[in-house]
Amino acid sequence: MLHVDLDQFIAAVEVLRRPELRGKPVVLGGDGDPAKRGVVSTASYEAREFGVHSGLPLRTAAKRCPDCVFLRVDAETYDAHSALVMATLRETGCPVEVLGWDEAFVGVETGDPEGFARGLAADVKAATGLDCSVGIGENKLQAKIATGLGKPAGVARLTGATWFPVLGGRPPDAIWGIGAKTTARLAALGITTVRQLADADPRRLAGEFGPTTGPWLVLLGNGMGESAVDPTPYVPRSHGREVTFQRNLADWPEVTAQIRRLARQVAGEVTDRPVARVVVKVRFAPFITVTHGTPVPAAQQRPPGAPRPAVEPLPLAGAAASGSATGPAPEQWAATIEQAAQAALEKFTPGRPVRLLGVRVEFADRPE
DNA sequence: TCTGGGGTCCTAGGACCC
DNA sequence: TCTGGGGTCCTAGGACCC
Repeated sequence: MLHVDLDQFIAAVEVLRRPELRGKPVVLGGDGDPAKRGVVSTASYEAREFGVHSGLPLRTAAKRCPDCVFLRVDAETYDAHSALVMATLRETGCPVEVLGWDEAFVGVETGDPEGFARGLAADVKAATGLDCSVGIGENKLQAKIATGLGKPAGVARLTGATWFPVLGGRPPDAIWGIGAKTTARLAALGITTVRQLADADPRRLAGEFGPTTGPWLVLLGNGMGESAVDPTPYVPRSHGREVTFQRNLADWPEVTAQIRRLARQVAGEVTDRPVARVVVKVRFAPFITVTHGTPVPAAQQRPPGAPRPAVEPLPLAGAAASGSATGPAPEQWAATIEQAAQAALEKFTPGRPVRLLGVRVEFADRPE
């Protein structure tokens, strides 16, 4: 199993199209204005020298590094570069499983995985000008963690034999899938290292974390994990939009208007898949997040561009025959999503100022 | 110096049914 | 007048990742 991860991906793409940025501290995040609410998406290695890293508030980044170049995140450009990287990986003929803009698993049978990995990195560099690191493992977990050991622009390998020598003494959050919260809960049980997690009793952790998650954590501690690459195209389960306001919204009519706007935006972006549910997210000041959802009635689930079903649903009694082969008109579809969002919004208790609003649709045709 | 925006998956608890 | 046990489905929230 190989894991390919582009180095400082979106900062590297910006340097490609603006070569004068090479060698400078570059910070990507928000709309590029470090005085606004927002966090760092990616910092170049030069910017990291100043203590700027992903997730840091932009205002803090500007204080730590006043001379950093701040740029807005330009998703369309990164989409295009990402597609070129993934196409390059697929040219090997190996199965490729895309994880995001800048990561993929590649499955390969070879007697020389390091050599193959170096070749892969060279191919990506030649095709795109971008550096990547490659991790090698017996499964996805080992490969993913190995990549971090090889950065930047290197190749590293983890195996069942090297897992504990390398990771045994590290805290559990060194493992992909274990974060700060789980690490804190494990510490409360006296488990503070990967080695201790591996040696823990799965039944004890089942009591603490649930029958599935508990034993799964022990497997992770032992470096075990999925080893099949899924090359099938990614099919989204949901799609949404959210905004954090520069100043909190104090009055509810403004909240209602913003939810209507977001719902219409999402409806316009979802043109060919049925929607089962619309979920509204409200983040109240200071940082309290609440979500509520409403189902979209079956009779209204077909968006304007959706293919005509093999068997037409029975028309409602008294409803005028629409004669449409492709579902309701865009305006009618937008109204459907907007009304569902408004219904979800009515489940909230207005009161505190609102910091963030979001609208998300969950698709009715989710696989499995 | 308050803490983005895009997602996925799992769990707990309530509703409901037999 | 009080109250079982199993099962499923839906919803909200938590945790995590890039």
